[in-house]
Amino acid sequence: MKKKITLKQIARELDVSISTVSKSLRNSLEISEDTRQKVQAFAKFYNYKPNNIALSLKNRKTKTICIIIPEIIHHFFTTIISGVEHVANQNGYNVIICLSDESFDKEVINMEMLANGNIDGFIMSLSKETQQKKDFHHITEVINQGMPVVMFDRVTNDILCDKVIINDHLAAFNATQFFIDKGLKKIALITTVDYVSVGKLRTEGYVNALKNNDIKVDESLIIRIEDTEHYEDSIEQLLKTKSPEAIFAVNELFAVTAIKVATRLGIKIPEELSIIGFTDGLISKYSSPSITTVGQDGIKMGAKAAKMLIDRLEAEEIENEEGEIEEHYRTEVIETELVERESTKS
Amino acid sequence: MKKKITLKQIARELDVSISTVSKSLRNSLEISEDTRQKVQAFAKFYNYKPNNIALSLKNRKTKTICIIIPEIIHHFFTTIISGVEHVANQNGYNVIICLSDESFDKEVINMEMLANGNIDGFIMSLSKETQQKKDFHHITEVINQGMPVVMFDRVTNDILCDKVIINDHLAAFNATQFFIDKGLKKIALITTVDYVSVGKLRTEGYVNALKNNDIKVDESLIIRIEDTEHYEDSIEQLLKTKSPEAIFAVNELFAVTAIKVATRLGIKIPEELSIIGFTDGLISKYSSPSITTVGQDGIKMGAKAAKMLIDRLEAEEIENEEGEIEEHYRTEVIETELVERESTKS
DNA sequence: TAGGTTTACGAAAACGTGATAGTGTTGAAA
DNA sequence: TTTCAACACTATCACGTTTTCGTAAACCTA
Repeated sequence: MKKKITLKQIARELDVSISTVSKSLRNSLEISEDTRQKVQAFAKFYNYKPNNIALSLKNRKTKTICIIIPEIIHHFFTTIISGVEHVANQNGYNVIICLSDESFDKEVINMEMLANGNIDGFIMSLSKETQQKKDFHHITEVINQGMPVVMFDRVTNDILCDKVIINDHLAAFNATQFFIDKGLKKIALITTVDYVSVGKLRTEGYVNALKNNDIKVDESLIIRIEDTEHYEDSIEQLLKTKSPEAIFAVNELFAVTAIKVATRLGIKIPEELSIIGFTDGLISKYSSPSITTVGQDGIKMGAKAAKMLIDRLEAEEIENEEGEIEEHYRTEVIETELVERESTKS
Repeated sequence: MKKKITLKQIARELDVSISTVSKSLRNSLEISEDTRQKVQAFAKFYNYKPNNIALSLKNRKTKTICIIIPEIIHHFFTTIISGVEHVANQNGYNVIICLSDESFDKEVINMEMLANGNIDGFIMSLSKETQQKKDFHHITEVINQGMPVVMFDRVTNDILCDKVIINDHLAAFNATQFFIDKGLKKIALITTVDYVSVGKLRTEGYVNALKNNDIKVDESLIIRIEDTEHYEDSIEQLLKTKSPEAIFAVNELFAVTAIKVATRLGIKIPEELSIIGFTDGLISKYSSPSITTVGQDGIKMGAKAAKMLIDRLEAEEIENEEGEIEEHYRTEVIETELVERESTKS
């Protein structure tokens, strides 16, 4: 067991000063060729690597960013992580992952904890509870301390910062319009309760598409699902009593559950019932029939978010010297596209 | 924008020394009630929180662990993360996530990077490439530096450290036996190439179960899939030419693909063909028909791995003082269970 | 040879914290 | 009055770096 070696140890061993060692290793011209070689050889032999913590303390930056997501058992969020991680690594940053478990408290604890020096910035998607409470003090506080935050997917207008979103409204509008273009009019919606920002927006898109085509919005065709609810029954009820021609589901799970229930009831997909989901995950792809879905490119979204954060971090260094900080926040919109599969007629 | 306040700033503001501030905040008896209150009030007002980086440097530990996984778009690994994260947080540890993308180089870079002070220990599952190369020098090196490593799932005997695994051999044996008990004899296997440790073990379990029941192992019933391969055709070929009664697939994707192909060929599941997969992920659950599968509890596994790592980290503190370090490594085996669903006859 | 310039290195500060070891003042006991 | 302890606080060091500044010695120039 040989512990990591430090500058001090090298200095003592070679009987020079710490500064000399440090300078030698960074190829400073102040040091003679001779000494430099000697030090470098010694350092290499003992596999010297500078201690990152000491560097972080000195430079006041950690080259680490934190991504806070509500849940990890969710294909969309894993693709986000993948995108973030890739861009971060390319730029020499590490990624700390925090799961809020949709809990406000955990979100707060995580942020307060890490804001004390551990990281340089946050990328986050709000937990359901936070969206419900509309309490964002922990985020404002972090931003006020001068730490950049980039929000994605589940964002809020109450916070000023960089954001990466998809146009949920438009995507839902287009999906609904897709049905209408195929001559389907009795279109059901399976959505979340309204405090989930994306659910709300998608619902609005659905409603507007109908209105735009002079189709009356029938509230009995809309199911709003609370989180923990067992929703199979509600869907069964809908299919039995209303026999819709099409279903737009605001996420993958709702869509695949609709398919399961419909199959059980002997309803033929897509002949008698067309289904479109949201988020292009593994379930949509491997379900039988596979599910037509609004694809939101999580990798691209995560990559974009990471890029925005890192850009701001690197920009800060320059601006700090000028004293004036540019506070112009941007909101990037990631394109969605309808991935057509077996659950809709072609 | 108010930056974080430091001990030094508080000291200057209140016209006392840094030591006094530090001691006041930690409720030292050396400081008079009066000063203590004053300092604490001031600190609270300015929301003082100690800088974690400075603490890490001083205490030579970061309260952060790193988990290296080959891929994150994989339900099993996300459950692992979930389990690790939970236990880590409970014990006041943060989790850094690194993705090796199945690449040896990325695994090495990540480890070398973080081993320089950023973290206290590793939890990892080997990348395919590392398993193929059998080059583990980066891991040995880290361990030699005195940093604990816990391996899970994809492990190797070439490294001495704590490990958490499932009994892949037994699980595969039992799954195969399950078919045999139902009277099925023509059992196909869809597996990976042999260098993937778990694939190899699962293959052995299958083979041994057959042998144990005096069923001849028919190599033409076994498909070994290379990573990037487009394997739908191989499966179709198998189903057409061999018409097996049952298929044991060593992962979820192979299983669901088998179902897709079989359905396309008009083969009835489970009447004409039974299928068992491995890993109880979302696909198995939401596939139609849903897939009977060997459930490996990732959350439990991750939690166990985290516990082992943290135990060792906390133990080190004590042992370090005694000078003698206990090097007795353990290997924990997590139980698997067969989750019966629609793809097998009951 | 006095004066100035390189050359090659070392000392010290700083990042923020906590622990250890002082230090000066007060009050009480001898 | 001396001495010693208690009190309340301060100084300093260490963690591992980098960087700024300082400074001897060697060399060069007039």
